[in-house]
Amino acid sequence: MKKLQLITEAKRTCPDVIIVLGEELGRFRNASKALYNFLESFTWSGKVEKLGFDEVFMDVTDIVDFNQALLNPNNLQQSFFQLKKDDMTVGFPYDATTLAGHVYPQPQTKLDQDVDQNLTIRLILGSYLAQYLRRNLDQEKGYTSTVGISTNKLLSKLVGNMNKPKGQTTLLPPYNVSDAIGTVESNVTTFIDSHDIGKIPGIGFKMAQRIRNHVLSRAPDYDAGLIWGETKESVDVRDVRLYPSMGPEILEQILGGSGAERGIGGKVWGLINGVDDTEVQQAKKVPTQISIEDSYIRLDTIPQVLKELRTLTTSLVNRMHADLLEDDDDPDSVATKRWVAYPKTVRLSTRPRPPLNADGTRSRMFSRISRSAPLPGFVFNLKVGVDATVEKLVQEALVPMFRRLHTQPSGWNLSLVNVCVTNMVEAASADGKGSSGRDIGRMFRRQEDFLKDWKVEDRDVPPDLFPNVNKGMISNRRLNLDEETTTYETLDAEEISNLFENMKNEAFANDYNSKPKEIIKTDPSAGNEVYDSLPTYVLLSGSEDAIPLTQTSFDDEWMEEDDEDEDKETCERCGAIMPSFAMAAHERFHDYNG
DNA sequence: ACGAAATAG
DNA sequence: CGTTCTATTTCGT
Repeated sequence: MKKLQLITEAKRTCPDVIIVLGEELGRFRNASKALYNFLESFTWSGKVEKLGFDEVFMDVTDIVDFNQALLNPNNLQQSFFQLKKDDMTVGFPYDATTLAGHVYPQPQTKLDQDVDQNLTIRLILGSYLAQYLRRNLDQEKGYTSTVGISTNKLLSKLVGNMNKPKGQTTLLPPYNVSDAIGTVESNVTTFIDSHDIGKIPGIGFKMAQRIRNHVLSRAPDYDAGLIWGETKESVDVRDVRLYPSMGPEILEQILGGSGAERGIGGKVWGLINGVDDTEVQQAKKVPTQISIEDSYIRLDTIPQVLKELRTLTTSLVNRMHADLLEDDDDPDSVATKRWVAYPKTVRLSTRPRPPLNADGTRSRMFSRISRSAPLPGFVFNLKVGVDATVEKLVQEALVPMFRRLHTQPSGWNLSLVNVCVTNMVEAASADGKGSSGRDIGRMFRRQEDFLKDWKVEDRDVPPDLFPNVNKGMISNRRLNLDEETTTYETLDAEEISNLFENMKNEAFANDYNSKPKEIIKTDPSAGNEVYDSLPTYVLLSGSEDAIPLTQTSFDDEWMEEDDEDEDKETCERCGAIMPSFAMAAHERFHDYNG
């Protein structure tokens, strides 16, 4: 039985198979996260990149560096692998003269060409670390695993395929022909040459076809003389690499053009030579998007679409709760949740079924079409139920987007619908790793506090104040909001930057229709805005940074308009005083936050 | 910012 | 349901 096999076909090959419709991916996600966190805990750099649910790249360069320096050349057999830089007791003993697990190529090849001893010992260290992690994973979590050990993501992934399902493989030197003496060939070349061109990570279906066409469908003499393989369709990396005048330029011709990645020729030439400079990405706290989709045999009426939109959106909101909501660590409050990140955009995609051709066939068209819009802030309000939130989201955001996608009331038939939230803005850092994030984050977490001390107003910000603002003027000050009296503390540039980021994120979360924004410290007892003791931060939607205004900037003429005390209104719900034009936004704020 | 395409598991 | 559902990256406008 195969992946994505038709059910009818599966039942034919395996009549007793029990098919369970639907899926429950939540437990897989949890297991995936646990695996990821487990491996991350061993890294020093945090460079752990997830690829799907069950694959991970780890960059252990720093750990290998450290342990290589630790080696005693006179007693390599009794080495100790140190897992923590600052604790020499944590680790395991190993024999640094041998390598753990499988190797490529097989040991019949003579290894004793004195090639690149440095790389050899580093790969040995990597192989023992891999072995340790795999055993640990098996013991602690009961997962068996397969690992590839090499010097970049491309090679380690490919060499990891060699001893499935529970073996590890190290790609041995020499890696560069120039490193070898005499006629020794690079193991990288030998290894990668044998792969089908479409099996190389980064070369997908489209590029593989283009390359195959180029290599196969040349002049007849090449076509006839297919010296390489049994089948004419099979093109491996060697065929491509050795094709006459093949190089980055030719590949650029074949693969380049509109829409293609910049420098794709050079990149692919690198790949087929085993070169991959891409970094292992750092661990990410939150996903960059969350989406739910379903495919349909027939979906061609508005009521059906509405029903499906509700179903998909319900799943999506539940996923947002599962993946973006975290237990509040505030000891004062009980069992509250807080958002770790706020998506700012919602996107609706459909895949219309292409119309039938004249001959009755249907052209293969997988292309999706999509529309996106700002995600309304009410989805973050946890006081109303999921159903109400879903209905509001469907009516106010998704239906309008659907109308933009499909302007005709009928005549379409959708084979797929996808609802996605994206454009994540991370909230204030959860636990106090930094000093600044904690205080500010805690303060903002309480809405009462927010309402009491701050308000966010729509207000036109004169453009001539943006240039020449000197961040440094306030960069050594911070509001200490936990104190009875306002104090200042010394802050470095990074802390100030974090402070702005946190404030900006929270402001956006509380009022999504934010354009230019001001956060103003107020004196609740007096009901007046207090301008003389605190700096003011102008938050500019869409700009990179919050721009702090200095006190001196504040005294400029544009603020004085406010002091002219024209039409001011008092909010009936909280008593805040503000200009009339700001009341609409303020009421939205209450609507969203209660 | 928005929308499409390619890639991968 | 002419492979499903999900996620990331890159490009053009």
